[in-house]
Amino acid sequence: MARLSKENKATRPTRAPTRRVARAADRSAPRRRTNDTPYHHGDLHEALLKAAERVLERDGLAGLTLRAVAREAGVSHAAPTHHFGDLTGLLSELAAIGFRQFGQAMAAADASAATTPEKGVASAKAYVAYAQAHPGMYGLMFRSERLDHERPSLHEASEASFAGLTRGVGASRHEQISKESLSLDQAAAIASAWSLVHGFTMLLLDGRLKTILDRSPEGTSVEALLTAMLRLSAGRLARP
Amino acid sequence: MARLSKENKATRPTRAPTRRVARAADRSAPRRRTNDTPYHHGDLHEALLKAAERVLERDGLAGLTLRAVAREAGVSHAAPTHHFGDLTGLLSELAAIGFRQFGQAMAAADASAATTPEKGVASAKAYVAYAQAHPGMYGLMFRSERLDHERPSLHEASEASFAGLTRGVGASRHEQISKESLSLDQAAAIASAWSLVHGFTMLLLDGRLKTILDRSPEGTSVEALLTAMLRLSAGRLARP
DNA sequence: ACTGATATCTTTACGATGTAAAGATTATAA
DNA sequence: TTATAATCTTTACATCGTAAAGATATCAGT
Repeated sequence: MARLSKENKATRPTRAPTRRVARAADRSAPRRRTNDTPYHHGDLHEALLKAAERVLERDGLAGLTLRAVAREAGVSHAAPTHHFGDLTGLLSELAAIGFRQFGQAMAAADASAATTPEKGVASAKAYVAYAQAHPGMYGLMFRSERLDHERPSLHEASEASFAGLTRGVGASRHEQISKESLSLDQAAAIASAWSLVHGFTMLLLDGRLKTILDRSPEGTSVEALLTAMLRLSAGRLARP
Repeated sequence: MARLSKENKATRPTRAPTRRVARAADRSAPRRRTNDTPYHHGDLHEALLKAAERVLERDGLAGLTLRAVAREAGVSHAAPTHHFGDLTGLLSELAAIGFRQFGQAMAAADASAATTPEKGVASAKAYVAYAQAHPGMYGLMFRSERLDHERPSLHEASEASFAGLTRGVGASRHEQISKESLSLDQAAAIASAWSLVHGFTMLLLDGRLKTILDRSPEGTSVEALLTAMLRLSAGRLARP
């Protein structure tokens, strides 16, 4: 296992000015710059986001640190700062990407279903499926405390996926839902659909549904439980 | 035991001096031990948990660190280790306390309601109200990634609050729900109730319901939205 | 083409955190 | 009374986020 180079902890007393030269060993593992690794990366912004996604799905939210991402991308630990400002910046941009993927997955499910009620079920299943396929990303999007939802890219992406949800609920109710104002009934239908599927997903990712699945009939899968749940609440979205 | 070879860094043999200058480590709380602050605390275990709850509700999940809790309790930063092993230990014990408070709040609401359908609504409102009153605690219980759910105290407390939920759903369906096995319908009803109220709570605490509330009729409160939602799903828990 | 400005990336530094280990002090039991 | 265990403090260190200064490449204006 590659030893991660310990990161220099010099003592405070007045150090000799500059003259750094060679420094004896200087055996630091992390990316010694050579001629084939240019000083300027080219598109580090993009590379860092890709690296971050790899780290996230490999090591989870807890492993997603600025320094780990820099290591994964093969640059110095401070390089990300220049592109994202701080950790919140990087996480927010990555979450925005997640929301876009997420919104596309839901839209695709909606498009592939034939009838209106089927669209709702398909979207809900796509919602849960995305979270199961990208648990790290979903956790980042909905669990992380270090996101800046005011950031334009993130705000826009999450608003877009929310708009998709709103449209879906509107279709289920056979009515046009305005972007500006909602009736209490409409608001409740939207909140209900979102809460149900988001709550289910969070409980699932946290392993808390195991308690229920273990007591369910032999061989009941997550999908089966979700399907049964959606059937139970089938009438919930339809207009009275 | 003499202090022979106190630090044996097998990792980097070349580094000679190490220069220890006292470094004024952790002087943020210069708490000097005097005669009125005895070496042994008395019941530090309890005091640390109380301190932790204060820190949590004051500074949020991010501020809830081992060292912050030690500072709040007026002991050295390493004192908690002896009582809880590590951060996960402390957080898990605190979360267990939260689950007990939570379960009691729900039980009280259930008891104070007259009719069966009212009990369900009252419990759901108590659920959300607890989270609103103790957002830090709810976040710790359901959002923290550093809990050990296998810990007996936490496992027991969270199972107990889950059992309360199961009982409530059973009452709504006018049937006895076994601890051992559930029908698919029962499982779906439980998962549905929990998902709905948990999802609503998470979205609320994350500020994501604002988007909906802002578009709702003038003056729609969180409570009103929740009530409308519960009304919408009123038939969901009742047996077909 | 040259040159200064600017953007990009690296080094160095520092305070904060979790945790391990060893020392200090008090309680407890034999 | 004394040995042992329990409790708490000190010291040490790797890791993290972030700031600041240095190094290097790109670019605009002349």
